[in-house]
Amino acid sequence: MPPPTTAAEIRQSFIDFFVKKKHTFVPSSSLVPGGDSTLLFTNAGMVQFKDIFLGTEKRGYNRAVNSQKCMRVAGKHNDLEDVGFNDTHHTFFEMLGNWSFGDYYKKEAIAWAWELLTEQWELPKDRMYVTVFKDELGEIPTDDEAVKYWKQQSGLNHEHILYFGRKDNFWEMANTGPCGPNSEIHFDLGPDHGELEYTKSGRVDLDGSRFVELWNLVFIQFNRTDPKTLDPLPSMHVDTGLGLDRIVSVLQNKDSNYRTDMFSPIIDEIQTLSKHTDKQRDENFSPYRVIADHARAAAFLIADGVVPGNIGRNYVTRMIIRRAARFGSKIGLEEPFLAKVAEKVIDNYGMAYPELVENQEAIVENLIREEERFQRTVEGGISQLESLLEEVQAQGEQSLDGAKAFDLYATHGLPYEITRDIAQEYGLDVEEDGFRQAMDAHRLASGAGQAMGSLGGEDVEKYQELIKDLQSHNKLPPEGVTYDPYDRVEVEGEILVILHEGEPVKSAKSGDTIELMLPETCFYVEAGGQVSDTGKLISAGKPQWEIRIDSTRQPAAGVITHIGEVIKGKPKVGDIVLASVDSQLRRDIMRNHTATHLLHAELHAIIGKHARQAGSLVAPDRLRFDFTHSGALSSDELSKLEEGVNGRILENHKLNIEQKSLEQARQDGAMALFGEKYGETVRTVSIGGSEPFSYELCGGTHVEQTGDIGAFLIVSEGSAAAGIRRLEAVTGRKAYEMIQQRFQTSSKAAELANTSPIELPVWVESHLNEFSKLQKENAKLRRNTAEDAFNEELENIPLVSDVPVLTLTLPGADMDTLRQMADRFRQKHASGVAVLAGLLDDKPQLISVVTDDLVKRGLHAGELVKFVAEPLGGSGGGRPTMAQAGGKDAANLDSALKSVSKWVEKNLKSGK
RNA sequence: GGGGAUGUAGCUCAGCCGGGAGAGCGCCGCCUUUGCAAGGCGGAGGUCAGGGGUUCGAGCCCCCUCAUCUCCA
Repeated sequence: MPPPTTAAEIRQSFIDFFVKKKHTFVPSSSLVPGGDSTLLFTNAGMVQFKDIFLGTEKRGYNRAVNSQKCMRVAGKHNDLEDVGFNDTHHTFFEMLGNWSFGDYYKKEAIAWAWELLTEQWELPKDRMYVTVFKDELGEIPTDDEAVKYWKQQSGLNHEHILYFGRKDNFWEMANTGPCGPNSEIHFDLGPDHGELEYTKSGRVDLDGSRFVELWNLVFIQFNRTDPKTLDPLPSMHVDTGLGLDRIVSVLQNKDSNYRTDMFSPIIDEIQTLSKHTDKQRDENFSPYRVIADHARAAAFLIADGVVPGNIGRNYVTRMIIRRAARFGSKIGLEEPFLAKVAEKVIDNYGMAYPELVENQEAIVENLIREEERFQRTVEGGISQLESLLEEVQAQGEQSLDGAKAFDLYATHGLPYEITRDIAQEYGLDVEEDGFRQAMDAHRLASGAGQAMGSLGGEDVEKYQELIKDLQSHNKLPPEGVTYDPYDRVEVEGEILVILHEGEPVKSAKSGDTIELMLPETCFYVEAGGQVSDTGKLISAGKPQWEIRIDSTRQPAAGVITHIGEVIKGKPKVGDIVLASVDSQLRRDIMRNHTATHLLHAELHAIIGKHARQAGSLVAPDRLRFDFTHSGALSSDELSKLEEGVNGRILENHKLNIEQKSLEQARQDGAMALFGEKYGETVRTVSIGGSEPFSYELCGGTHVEQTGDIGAFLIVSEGSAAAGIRRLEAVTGRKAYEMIQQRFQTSSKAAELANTSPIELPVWVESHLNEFSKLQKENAKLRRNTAEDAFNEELENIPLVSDVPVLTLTLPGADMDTLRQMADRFRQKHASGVAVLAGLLDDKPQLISVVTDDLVKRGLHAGELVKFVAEPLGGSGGGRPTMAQAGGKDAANLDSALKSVSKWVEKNLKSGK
C-alpha cells in the first residue's frame, strides 16, 4: 500500500494500522474534560484514560487507538501570545495515540512505531533518532529494555540512540501516581534545515532547527508514593502521542504546519478575503497563522459548547476570537470575517469530526456576534483613549501614562497594541514599563494561586486506600460500592466506614456531622445537575440510633459516602443499618428532571436546535435550565414553551429507559451533553414511544410517565452569562402551591376591589389613572390655596433696613409648593429676602431666597437658612440665591422666623 | 474565585460641592409650507437598577444585592 498523502488519509492510516493490531478505536473525547475540574481543557490524548491508569476505572478493551482533540493555551510549552510567530505552535491540535492498558509493552510499542513510520509511511530509516531514559542522578535504573528493542529494529543506526535524563525522558502524571520512562522518536529534516549541531558533550543536538520530535512513547511502570519512592505497578501501560500537524508536515514535505493541507484551504480563504497577492501573503504570514490557528480552535471549541464569555473556558474562547480579530485588522480585514474562515475549517475537518457540521450554525453565529461585540468594545475604548490623549497633548506631555493605558485595557477591554497605535497617530508614546507594572500589580491583586476550585488530590488517595483495605477484607467487591438509585429507595447494609472531621472513627455520637460508607446505596449522588438525595439511616437492630442524611458524594471511583448529622444514639462501624431516601422529595426531583427533558425538547421545537443545554439544576423545589441563545425570550415564546411542556405532560407519555452502548445511542440520535463523561455503556431516556421527541443520555431519576409531573410553570427567564439564557421552573407540588397562592392573592385583591379576578387588571388600570389624576389635582389645589394666602402677604411686607423681608409659615405646603411661592416672591420683588416654612407631619421645612443684588451686599441664602434651622434641631444649605433646610422640632419655629430680621440687619452691608 | 467600570425617559446620554430630574433623537397632537427634506408650537413618557444606611435633605456619599461590560487566574 502506498503511503497516505492527505492529512485525512494519514489520520485514518494511523487508526487503521493499530486497529489491525487488535486495538479498539476510541473516538476523541470532548475538549471539555469530563469530571476533571483541575483541567481547563483536554490537553493530551491520555486525559480520557487517566482513571484507567489510576486503577479506578475498567473498560471493555485493553488496547486502544485514538485521535484526540487537544487545546493548549497557557503553560510552559505553549503561550497564546507565541502562536502565529512560528510554524509549529498551535492552540488546537490533534494527538494520535496507541494505548496498552496492562497488555503489550515496550517490545510491541517500539516495533509498531518503527513499522508504521518507516515501512507504512516510508520515512527514511537513517534519518531517525531515538532517545531513551538514563537517570542523571543514578537513582532510577536506565531503560535498557527500550534500548534492547530499539537495537532490534532493522535499519536504525545504533549511534542514533541517545540518552536523556529526567526532564526529557521521564514522564510523571503528577507529584505522585503512575509514572515511567519514555522514549522519543525524532526525525532529521535534512541539510536544507541547517547543519547538524552538537552539544558540549559532543552529542547531536535534537533541539536544533534540523530536527522535529515526532512521537513520544511513554512506558508506565511505577507508582510514585513520595519524592524518593517508586513502587512497581502490578500492570504496566503504554501511552503514546504523535502530533498530527507535525507528522503531516513531514510526510507532505512542507516547511510549515500551516502549508499542509490541514491549513491550506483555510489560508487560501483568508487570502481571498484580504485580496492579497502571494507575495503580500508571505510577507504577512504571522497574521495568517494566527487567524488560521485561532479560527480552527474557536470552531472546535464552540462545537464542544464552549461559547465566548467572560469566565473560565468561555473566556479563553473569547480571547482566541479577539486575538484573531485583532490580527485580522492588521491585514485589512475589518468586517466580521472569522465565520467565513471557520466555514473552511468545518469543510476541512467535518468528516473526521461531525460535531463541527452539526454545530455549524452555532459556530458561525457565535463568531459573528463575538466579533461585533469586540468592535463595540474597541470603539468605546478608543473614544475614551482619544479624550485622554487630548489631555496629554494639552498638558504638553510626550507620552501617555502606562497605568492609564492599562486601565483602558483592564476596564474597557482596549488592547495595548491598539492604544499604542492610536497614540502614535497623535504623535505620542505610551509608557510601556508602567503598563507592565500595572499588569503585574493586577495579577497579584486578582489573587494568583487561588485557581478554580480545589484539586482534592490527597482526598482521592485517602478514599482509595480505604476502599482497597475493605476489598482486601472482602467487605467490598472489586467494583466498589454497589450503586442503584433507580429501583429502590430503601436498602439494608453494614456500616463499613465512619469518617468524623475527615478521619476514620469507630463510632460517632449525637450531634456529630459524619461521612458514612455502606456496601450498597440507593441514594442518588449529585450528577448531571440532579442534586443528591436526602433521607435517613436508622439502626436495624438495637441499640437504636438515627442519622439524618443531607447529601451524598463520590470522592473517588467506587466510593460513595453519605454525609449527615447523628440525630440520636451512637452508630458504630459494623452496625446494620436501614438506609431510606426521603421519597417525597425524591419524587419531586424526578418530576423536575423529566420536566427538564421536556423543556429541552420544547426549546428545540420552538426557538431552534441552536438552544443547547449549557448547565442545569434539578432540585426538589425547582429546576433551572441554561442554554445557548442570543437574545431574551419573548413572553410569547415563554408561554408557547410552557404550553408545549404542559401539552406533553397531558399526553401522558411513558418514559423508555434503556442501557446501550455509547455508539449505539449516538447512532440512534440520543443527545449527549457537553463536559459529561460517558462510559461505554450509557443510560438513555427517551420520551414519545417509537418516534421519540426527546432522547437524551442521562443517569438521572425520572417519573414513569409524563402525567406524573402534574403541572409545569416557568417562574423566571434571565441571563446566566453572555449568550446563555436561564429558565427557572417548578412542577408538581410546588407548582400547585404557587398556583394556589396566586389564586388566593388575586381573589383577595378582587374582593377588596369589589370585582372579579378577571376584571381586576382593568379595575387597577382605571384606578391608577384616576389616582394620578387626583394627585395632580390635589397638588394644584394645594398650590392655589397657598398661593391665595401668599398673595395677600405679598402686598404687605415689612422692611428691614430698606429691604423687604418676608417670613411666613404655610402649613401643609410641601417643598415644591414652597419653591413655587419663593419664585413668586422673587418675581414680585426685584430686591428682598424671604424665608418660608412648611409643616408636613409636624416636621418643619424651610426655604430661603435672596435676590441677586442682596447677595452682592453680603447675604447668603444658605447661611440664612442654616441660621434659622438651628433652633429647630436641623441644618441646611444651598446656593447663595436659594437654599433649603429641614428641622426636627417645630416648637421654636415662630421665634426662629422672627430672628430673620435681626440676622438681615446684622449681615447686610451698605448698598451702593 | 478576584480586580475595575457602568446602570437616569422608548433609544443615545448630560446632570458641577448633596439642595428645582434634563438634552438630542424617537412618539402623540396642532399649526405652517404643500415639489421633497423640513420648520414652528404644545404634550405624553421616570421605581434615577433593587435594598439598606448617613443627612434637615440623596440621582450624587457609604454598605449589600442584581444585571451588563471588561481584565486577571
